[in-house]
Amino acid sequence: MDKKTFARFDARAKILKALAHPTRLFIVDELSKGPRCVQELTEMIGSDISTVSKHLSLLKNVNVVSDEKRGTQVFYTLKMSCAVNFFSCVEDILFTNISEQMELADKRQ
Amino acid sequence: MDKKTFARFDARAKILKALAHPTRLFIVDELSKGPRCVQELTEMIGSDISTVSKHLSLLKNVNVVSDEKRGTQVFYTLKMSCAVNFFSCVEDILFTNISEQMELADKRQ
DNA sequence: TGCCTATTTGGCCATATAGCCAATCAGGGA
DNA sequence: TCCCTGATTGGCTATATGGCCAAATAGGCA
Repeated sequence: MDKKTFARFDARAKILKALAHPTRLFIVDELSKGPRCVQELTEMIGSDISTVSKHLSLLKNVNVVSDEKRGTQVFYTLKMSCAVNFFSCVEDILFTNISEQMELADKRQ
Repeated sequence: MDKKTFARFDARAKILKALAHPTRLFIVDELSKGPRCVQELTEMIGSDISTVSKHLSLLKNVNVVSDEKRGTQVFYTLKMSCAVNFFSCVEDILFTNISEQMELADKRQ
């Protein structure tokens, strides 16, 4: 794989890596309904606000979300409008995974 | 976030995590053209065959690829037929990233 | 200014990941 | 059977990541 090819796939990988975490996927899902501030998200997620803030800055670094200050609060907005199609693909795979597990379970019976 | 919700996003995250690596994205791209054996992929990638094998088993574990033995060789096939749409979404984000970098570069001049 | 709330950053630790080498396993042919 | 090639697995190290706590930063208001 030459340098240029690697760079191309590495750029893609960086975005997927940023998305590849349950909390961050939850954030993306929640932001698909509208902008949310850090505190709102923190309450929903249930971990430390510093942890949530770091997840958000990670998403921001790869342009999946943008932030906007309103007073003392920071609101995050989803910039990845294609999220829905994106995840329907992942869901397809999940569905086959689950189907196979069920087949295995059937065989064991 | 309750247990069930977490499980749902965690399942998605596992798939994205499996994809979130330049070498594995290269493999997915290559397999979208047709089945390839481990050696073929290893030559293209240029790292140790053991490394490539591990990447492949990772993809296999989340049902993105399947394997089939033909003699001494193992051929891998892409099971994720939606890959093309999937990545067009990532490409969109990449495009905005690059555009912003260019704007910044313009400002510096 | 000084305090309060919201958020980010730094530091730390536990865990996960990537990659290489060496060893093992598997199939095919002499 | 023995060797050869192809592939996987185990072991190891270096590095990256996630999470918490504590500290720093920033805006709003008395």
